[in-house]
Amino acid sequence: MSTTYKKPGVTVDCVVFGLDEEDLKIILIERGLEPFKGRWALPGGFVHIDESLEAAAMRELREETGVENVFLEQLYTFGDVDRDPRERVISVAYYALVNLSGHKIKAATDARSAAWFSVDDIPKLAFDHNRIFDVALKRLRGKVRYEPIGFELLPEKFTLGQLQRMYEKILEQDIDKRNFRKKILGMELLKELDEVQMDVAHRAARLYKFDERKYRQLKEKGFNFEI
Amino acid sequence: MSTTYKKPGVTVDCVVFGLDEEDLKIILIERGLEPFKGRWALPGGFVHIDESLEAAAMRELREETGVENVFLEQLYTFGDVDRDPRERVISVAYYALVNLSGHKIKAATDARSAAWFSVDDIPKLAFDHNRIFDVALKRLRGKVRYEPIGFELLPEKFTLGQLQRMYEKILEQDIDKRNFRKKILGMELLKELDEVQMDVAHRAARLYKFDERKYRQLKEKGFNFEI
DNA sequence: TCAAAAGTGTTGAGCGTACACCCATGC
DNA sequence: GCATGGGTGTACGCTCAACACTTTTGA
Repeated sequence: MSTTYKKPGVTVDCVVFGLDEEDLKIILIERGLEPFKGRWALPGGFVHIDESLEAAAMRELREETGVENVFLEQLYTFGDVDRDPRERVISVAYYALVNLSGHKIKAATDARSAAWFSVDDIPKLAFDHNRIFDVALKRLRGKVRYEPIGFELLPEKFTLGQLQRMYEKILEQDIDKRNFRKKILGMELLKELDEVQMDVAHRAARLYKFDERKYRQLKEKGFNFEI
Repeated sequence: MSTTYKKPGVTVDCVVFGLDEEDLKIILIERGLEPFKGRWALPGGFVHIDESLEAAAMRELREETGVENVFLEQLYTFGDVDRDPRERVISVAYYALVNLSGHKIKAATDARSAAWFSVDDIPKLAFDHNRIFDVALKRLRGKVRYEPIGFELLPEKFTLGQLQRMYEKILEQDIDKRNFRKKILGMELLKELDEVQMDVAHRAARLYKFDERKYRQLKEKGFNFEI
């Protein structure tokens, strides 16, 4: 049955988002081979016959960027007939959220170079990767409002100021400080720590942790996170 | 490069939702071949080498159920290594919304039989199709709240009562009639027609149409649909 | 002492929610 | 005339949005 059909190739591609003090960024890889040799591209590659799609995405991420143990979620599957000039290739795209201060710009393990690019300044990419990136950014902007995934972009311990700036950068809008703090603290999803920031040239802010366990409890009871 | 890897098979599977006076339903197909011969399954099949994923989903829908020209959206891609007992197969799942009164229960064009099943009464399906169905139902329940996709389940001209019952069936909760009407009419997305229901054993209700054009205009201005 | 960010409450407006009765039609 | 769904308004509580000054710390 299936052997009577020519099979398409299957790849995974990853849009890895990171946040620093300036910008929301993604990781790009410089291609060392044709097609699109020298062009920037999303990290990714072919799915092995004995690994799941998510395992393939994690493997490519580790091999090409050194990124490991991060939030990873399937984005969309791109299957236009001519998206790869060589042959028919279907790409299952994933997006990842990493804490950029924890994952400093790492070189790829092979010869290709990896770098962080601001989402406002993405060059022309290989294949249909610009489109994949657009879908990923749109998904992040939509999802960050009603699921507490934004915490994945911050260090484990963070200040309310960092949290607010994270939302301001992703959503590209200013947020009122007092209203934001009232709302986020009112959800009771943050554990207030007995620690404050160190080495800052102004009043040190209190540190908080996201309470994953409590979120799951509330969610089961019908609570909906919303910014 | 890619030729050094064994390729997985790629299929599409479709969860086709329809609504009638009783229930939210999906179409299932009785399998005529091994594996899972005689078991019910989602309509679907292998993606041809020269057709896009969406085209494959539309073709399978037409061939197996006679359904055409309906709302169709990609759901998720299922790629566990052992989801097909024969060989490695990756399935790109889609979900469709059809107006059940317009698409009466059609037999499949080939020997296999197709039938509507209430979502509350889905049998044990072939492959991982129960899981695909679960994801589809969850997606529909989530998405119907903040995108006006529910109209796809109704005839072009519908009453406010039909619209409300559609939401009540999908969301499995009662809605206050006066508040619902106030809210939905307040959005100004419905065109009130100069027509009323025919042949009903009670006061005939006014008919409305969803104003697709107006929705797109409002959406561009930042309007968010929400039930 | 200056710069830079942290921290903190109140008010008004708009929105969501709860709630009960009369109307029109076919049988 | 009865059964069935269609159609309608108000009042209350809560949430959201707007808004400015004092505190702490390091340089």
